[in-house]
Parts: sequence; structure tokens; C-alpha cells
Amino acid sequence: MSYKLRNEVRTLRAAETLCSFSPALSKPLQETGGTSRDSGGNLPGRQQRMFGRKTSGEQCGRRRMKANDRERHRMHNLNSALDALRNILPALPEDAKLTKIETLRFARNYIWALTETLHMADHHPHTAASELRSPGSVSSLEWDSASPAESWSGTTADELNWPTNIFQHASPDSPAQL
DNA sequence: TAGGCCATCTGGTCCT
DNA sequence: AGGACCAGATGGCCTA
Repeated sequence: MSYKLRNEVRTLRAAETLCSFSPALSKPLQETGGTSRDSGGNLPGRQQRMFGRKTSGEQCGRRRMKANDRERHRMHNLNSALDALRNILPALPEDAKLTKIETLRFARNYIWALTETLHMADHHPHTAASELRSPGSVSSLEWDSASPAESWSGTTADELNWPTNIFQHASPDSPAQL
């Protein structure tokens, strides 16, 4: 089962559980034993807290559920944006997927590397032009599937003084580490 | 089994 | 008042 599919199944399960909530379960916060977060799951205590706050149960419950829905939607949007970012980064093997943090680091270093290339093109037009046409250049960088933290393949990155580890490297001239 | 990653819920804060 | 954003907490799944 693919990574994405797994997560979708999990999300669906969570949604099913959420939909099984009933506003009728609404109870004041006090009755549930205070403010401690007893579980991130779908236990009764959480349901009760969801619906029991300052104002009357049903209205508050609806508000909380709406807020949850918005938050879920917001996070989905964020994930979509991350997916879009993954898609424009250099090709990866079919089944490899960068984690969120890896995607951000990769993107940052990729931008940095492209910037360096442009700098080089400004100062050494002929060299840079040939580098950009060569295999292993920016347009054909490949992902090493062995590990998400592996370095770029090809030699051009070295020649351009690109980070040897696109996720981790932070040279004095490169952007700050995420 | 521990650790990493993730989705979700939740309450607080800020903004409109 | 309500929405957006954020960070903490939690549990599930997966992998080494």
C-alpha cells in the first residue's frame, strides 16, 4: 500500500469516528475532570470537552466542530501546497516521498543552489552555460532513493559548490538552516 | 520495541 | 463574533 493511500485510509477512519460523535453527549467541562488532555484519540472525555464550554452545549458543540472542520481543511490545504512543492522539485523515484521537513529543507537548498548557479552564470557565462547543459545539471538532478538524506547524484553539484547534502548543509553563504 | 511521521483535536491569540 | 493561525497533546501506523 502506498504511503499516500495509507494516510488517506487513516484519515477516513478518523473522519468516521468523528462523525459518530453526538452533540447529545455534551457535558460541562467540570464533569469530565478538568483540563488535562487525556487522549488525542476519540475517547468520551474528548467528546465531552468538545461540547462543554462557557456557553450552552449544543451551540458550543457546533462551533467546536466547525472549528475542527476548518482546521482540518486548513491542514489539508497546507499539505496540498507541500505536495505541489514536492512536484516541482527534481525528480524522485516513483515510490519515494519526502517528509514535510525534508521537503522544506530540500526546497530551500534547491533554491539556494539555483541562485548560486545564476550567480555563476553572471560571472562565468561560458562555464555556467556548459554546466547547465550537462547531464546532472539543475534540470536533471536526481534523487538518490537509498535515503531521504542522501546527497545529489552527479558531479555537477560538486563543481558548482552545491551542498553535498541538500537537506542538511548550511554553508556561510547558504540560507539559514530550517 | 523505540522512534519518526502523521492527522486530528483543542484552546489560546490575533485579526477582521 | 467568528475565522485564521499556531503550538501542544495524543494515538495510530510504519520501519529499523
